[in-house]
Amino acid sequence: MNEKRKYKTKSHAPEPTLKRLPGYLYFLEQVKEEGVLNISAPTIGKELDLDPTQVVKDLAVTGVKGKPRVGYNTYELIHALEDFLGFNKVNEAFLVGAGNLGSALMAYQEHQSLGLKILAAFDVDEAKIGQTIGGIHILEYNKLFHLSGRLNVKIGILTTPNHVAQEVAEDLVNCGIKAIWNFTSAKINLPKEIIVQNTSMSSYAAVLLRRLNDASL
Amino acid sequence: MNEKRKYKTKSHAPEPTLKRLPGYLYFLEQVKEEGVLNISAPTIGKELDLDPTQVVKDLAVTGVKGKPRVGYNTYELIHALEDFLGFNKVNEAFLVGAGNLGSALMAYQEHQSLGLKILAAFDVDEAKIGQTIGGIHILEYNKLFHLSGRLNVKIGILTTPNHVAQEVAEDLVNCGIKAIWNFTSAKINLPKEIIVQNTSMSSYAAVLLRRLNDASL
DNA sequence: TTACAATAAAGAAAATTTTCTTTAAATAAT
DNA sequence: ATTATTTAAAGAAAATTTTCTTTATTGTAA
Repeated sequence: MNEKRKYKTKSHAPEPTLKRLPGYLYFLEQVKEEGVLNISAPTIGKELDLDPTQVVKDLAVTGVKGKPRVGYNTYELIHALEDFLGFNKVNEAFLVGAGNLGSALMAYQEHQSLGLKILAAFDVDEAKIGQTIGGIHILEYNKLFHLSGRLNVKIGILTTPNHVAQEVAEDLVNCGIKAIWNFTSAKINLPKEIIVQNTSMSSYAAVLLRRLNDASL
Repeated sequence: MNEKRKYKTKSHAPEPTLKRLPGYLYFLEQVKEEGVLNISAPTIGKELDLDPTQVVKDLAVTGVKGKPRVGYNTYELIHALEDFLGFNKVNEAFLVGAGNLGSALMAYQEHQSLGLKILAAFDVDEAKIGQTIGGIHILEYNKLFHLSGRLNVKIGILTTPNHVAQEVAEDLVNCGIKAIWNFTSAKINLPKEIIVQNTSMSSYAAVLLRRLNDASL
């Protein structure tokens, strides 16, 4: 593997920066459609409501160089971002828990733009097994162990009920999963080399509701 | 309005703290089930993998007081958190865009634990109008304007395609919406008094994929 | 009662992230 | 050519958040 990168990227980008990068990418894809060949950090900043220096620093992690008075090459920047984020390669994943949220993620087409490919979904519910959502088959949970032996899948999407999250997460790790995208409210404890990305709706609800409450005093 | 609060809460809690609060709440509800009447910050921190001082500072925003050598009263803390976050009252919301993600959010029962009540969903797709998902009716988009006149809904959940996000957001604001939970990738520009909570899946994917990439060097 | 240990609370320090400032490079206009 | 202006890049400062220290309080045990 060890493929050579086009640009000298930052080894460790700060998390706030990483979270902003997809926003740049989406915006840049839009302006590219409009035929914009070059774009400056101040222009991007104005559109996305970000400090121009922040934009420069954020984009610097990808290794692309901008030219004074011209800005960045739109095309180059898009590719550098996709490359840096890994959106332009196929990131295979398993999904466990085909409930409401799980089904939605399966049907959600935009995952493709993230290079995320859910190979299969697993559930223990007889009623769900055998169904296909968004072209993804729902298999019996036990098949996970068998299937993971043949496929080298690194990402597990966890959309189970909270009370089985820890157990399932451990199973996933035993199946060779290196990163878990955790949509449950449960805190899962795993060996520290396993990447756990918590994505709890309630965190967002908390910020939203609190800010709404703060505002109406 | 202006109801009296039980505890003297922090006027402005930092966002990272707000995002952690639901995690405490979920954990505390679990230990309460187990009959734990008091719990200390170090104990919570050990379970949730957080610095004990961090826990103390986070919980302090709710105004609850803990006792040395005893910790916090579980019951009191749960209620203070729910109260602070607004999870224990009914927060009415409209949802626009009953696609994959929108449907999932409608069916997603856990919103109830956040006190979030989606009164109605709106879409322009004839095929969807009239349907009911998770007990929520999908109405014709234009009905939004009519319905919002009678109901004093403050929260709008935006799950439309990206290219109509801005337009719909403006409509929502014109309908009296004060806070928008934006699940699209689009940056929406609204008057600054409107609260916009961006919740883009791709931000999380970015962090996850990048960390996975970093790890396998 | 008195000492001791655990822990919340308050404050200080450190680390991180964002914003500000300066410098240098590139283009356009004179 | 020369000058002026825009802008990326690098560095400094400010703000925010997290971690570390200290203090004071409470319960437990000698």
